[in-house]
Amino acid sequence: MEVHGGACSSATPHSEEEMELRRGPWTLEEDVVLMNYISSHGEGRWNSLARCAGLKRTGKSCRLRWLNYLRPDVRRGNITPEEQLLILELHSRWGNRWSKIAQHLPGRTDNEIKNYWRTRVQKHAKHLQCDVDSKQFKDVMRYLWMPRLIERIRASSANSNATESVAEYGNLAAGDHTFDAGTGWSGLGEIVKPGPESPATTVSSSGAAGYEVAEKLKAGEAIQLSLPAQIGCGGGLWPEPSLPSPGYGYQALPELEQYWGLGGEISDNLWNLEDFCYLQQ
DNA sequence: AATGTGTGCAACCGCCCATTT
DNA sequence: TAAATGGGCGGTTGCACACAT
Repeated sequence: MEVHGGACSSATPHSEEEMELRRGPWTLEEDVVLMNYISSHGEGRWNSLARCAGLKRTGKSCRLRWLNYLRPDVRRGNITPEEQLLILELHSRWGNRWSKIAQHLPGRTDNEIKNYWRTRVQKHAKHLQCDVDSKQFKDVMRYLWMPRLIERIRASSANSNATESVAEYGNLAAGDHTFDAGTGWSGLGEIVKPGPESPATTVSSSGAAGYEVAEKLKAGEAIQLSLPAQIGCGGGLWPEPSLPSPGYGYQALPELEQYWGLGGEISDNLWNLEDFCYLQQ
């Protein structure tokens, strides 16, 4: 969408130097002005938009306010387990490419995802005394956190006697959706198994959980979630009916630590693993 | 009740790249 | 072709609120 028409001359009567620009939190009045202006003129050309709308804000500020807050399709509220799973998966592929990740979570902004990562994910890394970029923490995410999320998704689906959330995630991951066709969910269809540098390549990997697991959940299949081949207990079906809650991930932990060459410092801090799975309240 | 501390998130900053003049 | 401008991005900051002491 672009700014239409030429109602506002580019020859502004006030330069930014002489016009005192507002900063800080937006007021309700400013929000209304911005929304009204965009609804009738469209978005884009943010600097001139700010001038023409009579907002004493920078174009950047207007753009940010619109994209992150006022846009009608902005989705607010807690990040769902399905979204958490996607964020973990996509971040493992792309790193801090927040806007790229956000393209696959309709209604979520890059800012929101970035905030989620910094406040929640990095907090857990800190509790586990890992660096968020360390192999240890990435393995915790891949082999413990993501399976737990899948478990939660599955459980909530079963509890509600409806497959809606899982089906939604399955559709989302498989590209079977109706969101933005250009940049929406369908991109996830490109998800591939991890490369040869990953120890998980020797077996089915939850590194591709976002796609493979959703497909299997959708089909009601048991999930083949395997650990690195170096870890003895890899290759089992998950969740195994005989395993007590919380399931597979915890069982694998000592072997993961051995694999990492650690001596229990991770498990000593796993008291808060439950918190990995934030559920909507 | 007052104060301190931690947390979440909206907003800003600075850099970079693409487009326009 | 160079300079100016617009816009996108990741990183950072600061405020408001909740909770603890």
